[in-house]
Amino acid sequence: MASRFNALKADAAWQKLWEDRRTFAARDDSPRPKSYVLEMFPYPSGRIHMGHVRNYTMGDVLARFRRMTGYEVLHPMGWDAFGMPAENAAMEKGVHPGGWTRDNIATMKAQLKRLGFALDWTRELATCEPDYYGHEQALFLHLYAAGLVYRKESPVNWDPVDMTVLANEQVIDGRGWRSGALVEKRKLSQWFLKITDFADELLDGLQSLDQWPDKVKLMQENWIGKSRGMKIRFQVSDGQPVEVFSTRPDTIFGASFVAVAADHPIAQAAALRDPEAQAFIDRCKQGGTTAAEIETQEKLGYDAGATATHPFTGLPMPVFIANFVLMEYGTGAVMGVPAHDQRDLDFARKYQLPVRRVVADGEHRDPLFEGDEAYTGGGQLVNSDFLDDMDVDAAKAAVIARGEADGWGEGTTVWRLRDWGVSRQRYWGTPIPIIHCEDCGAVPVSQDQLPVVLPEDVSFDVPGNPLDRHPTWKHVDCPTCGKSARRETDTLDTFADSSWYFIRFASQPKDKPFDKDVVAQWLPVGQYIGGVEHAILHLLYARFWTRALKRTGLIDVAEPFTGLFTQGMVTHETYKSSDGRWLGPAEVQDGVEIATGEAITVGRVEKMSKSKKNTVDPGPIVDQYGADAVRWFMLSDSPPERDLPWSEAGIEGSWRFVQRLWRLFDGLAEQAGTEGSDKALDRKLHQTIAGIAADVEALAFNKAVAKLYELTGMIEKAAPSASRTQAIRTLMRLVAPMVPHIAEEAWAANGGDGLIADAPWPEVDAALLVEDEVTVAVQVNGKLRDTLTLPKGTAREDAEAAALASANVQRAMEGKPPRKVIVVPDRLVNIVA
RNA sequence: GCGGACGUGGCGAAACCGGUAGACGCAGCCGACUUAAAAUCGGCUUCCGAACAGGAGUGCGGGUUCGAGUCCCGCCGUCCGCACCA
Repeated sequence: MASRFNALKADAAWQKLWEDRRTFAARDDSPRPKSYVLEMFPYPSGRIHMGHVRNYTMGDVLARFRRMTGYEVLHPMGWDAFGMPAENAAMEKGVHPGGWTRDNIATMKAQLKRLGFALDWTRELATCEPDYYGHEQALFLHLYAAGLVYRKESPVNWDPVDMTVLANEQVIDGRGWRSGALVEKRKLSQWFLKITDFADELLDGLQSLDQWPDKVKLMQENWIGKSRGMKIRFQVSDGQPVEVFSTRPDTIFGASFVAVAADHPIAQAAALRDPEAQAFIDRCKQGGTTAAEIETQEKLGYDAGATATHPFTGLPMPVFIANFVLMEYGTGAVMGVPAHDQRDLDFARKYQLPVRRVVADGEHRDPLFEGDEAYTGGGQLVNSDFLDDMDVDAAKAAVIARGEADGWGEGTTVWRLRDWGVSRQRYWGTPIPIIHCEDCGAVPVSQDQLPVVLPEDVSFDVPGNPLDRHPTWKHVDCPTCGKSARRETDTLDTFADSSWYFIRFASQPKDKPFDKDVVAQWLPVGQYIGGVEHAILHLLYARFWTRALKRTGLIDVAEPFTGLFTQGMVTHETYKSSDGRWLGPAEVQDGVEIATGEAITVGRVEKMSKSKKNTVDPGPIVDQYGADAVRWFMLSDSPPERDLPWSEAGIEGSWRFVQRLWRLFDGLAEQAGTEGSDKALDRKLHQTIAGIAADVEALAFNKAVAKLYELTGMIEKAAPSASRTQAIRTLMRLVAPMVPHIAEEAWAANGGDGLIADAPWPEVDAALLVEDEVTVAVQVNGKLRDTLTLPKGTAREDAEAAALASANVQRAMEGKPPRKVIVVPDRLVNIVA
């Protein structure tokens, strides 16, 4: 009688053995072809959550599968260990960010090991340690030397209570998310990385990424936001010319006003002489920036009291200060062409400005433009002097040519992408390796002084950046002139840390960030897996950083991630008590709140979150069901790119399947020596081998799982035979990437050679992939009436004859003669009567 | 507003190039084993229908085709991203 699979015992034993033998350590000098499988490394927030488990299980299956198919696999793990939560913990609990972070790493590492992931822990890294961020400082200085880093005054969100800069995401309704204080716009000197120098290549490079989701590529494309157009300078009645940016220079004869942003010099000048203009500007700045506010906000303008001169007609146009023009985009000024831009039309109707048609819409050619809907389509130019009868593109070119010849404008490209501001007034981050000297300015720390180590003796009892308050740390001598100087106390945005960690995984010498030749062996990452929330920032920064290192000669790869996969979230039902409190799964049983005995309401299935209390901690689940059952659940049912609803019933089902496998594996010895073959089972086995391989390569784990269920069911029902024995032995290897512990246990118990983790993927007998009999559907007028079992390759006439002979078919045809018969060989016969 | 994705049983889903819709799992129902329960095993499980008669059915309405979940046109809905981008 088969025993039960003791997951707890087996998990521990195999995990220890893999670790002792360094089974999953990647060898740089291996002769095998190399494969780099990477999941986005976690922030050490405290404990592993289900999202991590899902993410790392997917990567693990692929990594283990690649090993079995003959690759030397690099599958590393590390910690994105700098960031604000550590400082928040320091302020709330009085612990040191470093201690808090390192404790979390220890906890989470143990949790990851408990899941049996095939990770190369010899390459583990944490971005908060000097042996990582010191090399990052070296790379920063390398980019600085290459002219890709600069310093500039820039407006930031300043929280006056916490005395720190906040990221845009941390400003909620104009207030700091922690302090609740009204956030101020302050100008601070900030360090920037010149990502805009790479805008064109980052955009073009997307085209080569054919193993990335289109969605992510599109998001990056929109973020980079390339628009081609023209800068046009209009003479202004009193003062400097105003330069506008337009994507539609062809419509210039329809321009009837110029609008500038509230921060524009023209607006500022108007404010000096006109208090009402100042009042209007103040009103503009009050406006919120949330989606709803922008949606409802009225387009407002204030006549700046100046006029701009049209370059062709010489006619004057009013200049408005307008609340819808952004100083940050283009030139901070636009020309208004109401007939062919909706926003301009709204504005013109409101302030009774001329609206002149200059592009024919197919029906109308006259200058008079009626209605409140702008015509933004293409067509022939009209009412436009020398542009008349040209199409839009030709007219654009013509205006640009004239502007360039006459010196009042030029064709140009404007990007939405801004340079990357990397300064953070924070303690827990990579110190920016710069020294400020009164005489020499900003001076890079010399290479032999790296790393610039974060001091550990800091306090968090006062708001603000502890580095700035530290008694000694920032006082240093200028590396150039030796006079006393001041360290930069800002730290780097943590996105810098995650922009190159995948390179450091591939190669980690002590004396430099990485070795170019070793990196070349592993990069680019073949398959990168993580959440969509990183579709823009992290993935764009990592692409930029890689390209910057390539341009400056440190590496040879341009794109860091060949394949990208964005997995869905783990979700769970939500529960609310009768009085409207969120309840956790443990507080609920059979539709009733355990504590009160009152009925609960079951809400939507949502992303696991602490606020809705619908999280499930993987820790106790793994202890209860074993790592294999949890891994199996993570791969089952939902396609990996979609959300996966966690359920108690689901994990029970996975556990039952693990036990089913064990009954087959454990019973194998009893049938040793059984003779005879089972052709149908052989066929199913080989179809499954081929099918799983294809599914795993495509990351279609849910389909692979379904095929394994089918094969398992068929083996269970099959009579003992040599085929069945062979199928069970092969099944061990087929499930090994997904449920590695039980696979190792079964492999060892049945005399397998070495570790199953090192065993080769079973070979497919191609001859067994084809069936010799097929089921052919028989339709009459497109409706299914019968199915026939025919030898594969049956001739059309024979299939047709067999179909016509069917009693069901004859009944359906009601004695009518067949008018036409369509035969799709080995699939169907359709009789049109 | 712009851009994108997706709508299939009670639920998660599958269906490769237009060819038997609902594989596989969950939940449910019936049965076997058991003193009993659990575990396990067998069967059923899209809807209407007594039916292994027949009919309907992949968000809705049209179309192309011998044949449409799949292709085309028009709607409706859900989710995601961006957002006063000139």
